[in-house]
Amino acid sequence: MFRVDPDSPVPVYEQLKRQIRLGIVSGAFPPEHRMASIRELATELTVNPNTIAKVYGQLETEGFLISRAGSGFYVKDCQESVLETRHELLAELAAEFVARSVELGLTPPEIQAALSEELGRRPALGTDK
Amino acid sequence: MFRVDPDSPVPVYEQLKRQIRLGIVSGAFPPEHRMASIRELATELTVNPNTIAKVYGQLETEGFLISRAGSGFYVKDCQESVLETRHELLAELAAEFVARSVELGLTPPEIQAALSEELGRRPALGTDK
DNA sequence: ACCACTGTAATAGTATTGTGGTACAGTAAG
DNA sequence: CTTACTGTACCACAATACTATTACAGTGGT
Repeated sequence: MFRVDPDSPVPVYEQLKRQIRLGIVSGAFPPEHRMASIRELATELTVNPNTIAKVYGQLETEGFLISRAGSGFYVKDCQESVLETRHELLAELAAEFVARSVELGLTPPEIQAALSEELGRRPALGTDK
Repeated sequence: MFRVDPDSPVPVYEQLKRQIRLGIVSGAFPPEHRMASIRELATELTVNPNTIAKVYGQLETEGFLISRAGSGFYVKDCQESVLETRHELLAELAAEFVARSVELGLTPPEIQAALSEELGRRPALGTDK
């Protein structure tokens, strides 16, 4: 189902978190879908249960999952909250991007241009689903 | 001259690197300007000479400084190379920004909008110098 | 009530990273 | 050639981040 590389410089929990998040927003995991249990997924990926718990916990904080004790983790159906959280995260990413670009002495038009170029470089998203 | 906070979560060498880079691109340190020596700056900021050496070394790799052994570090005058390096760094920042936004399930128009909003939020840059 | 499953919490080991201390080598001026 | 500066390289210590181990507590079906 998922793939993680223990030798990557980016930590395992981060790799997995991104994949799951992508699966949720792409619709692969619909609302109310029950995720694999912590131990199941830990066994499958050959990682520690604690690592999976960390991933699920953070995704719950971000509003993508909800924990039902004794039962499992489920994809959150309250899309309003998810949308709100996503835009908060987006604003943070944008702020950091701008801040670091400005530190390099780059101007707003240059920053806009770089973003447009990067977006144009990518294939269509959400049209192939 | 510079200010660093040892208790910040962002490492000292990173704080200092950003400040120096900003000083160079803003024109506060013109080309051929001789930077303070490693030991001078280390004493002034009460940090280890090794930390300053790390900063200067990385800024040299990025094309902002040049090392003249036995003499000191100087602001690089070859602005072409600096411009090129800056745009490479900008492209990397943009790529990471887009990648992480896409992982959140956000669409190109939303990403563009977030950037515009963030840029609009900032006061004029380079006009107050 | 029991039992097999679920998530949770506390703890410890390991690797990476940031920083400090010290000694080495090269340059420039007297 | 000596001297006082410059950057460079190597090693050690401390803090942090990541992951693993273990034990605990709550649910749900039988």
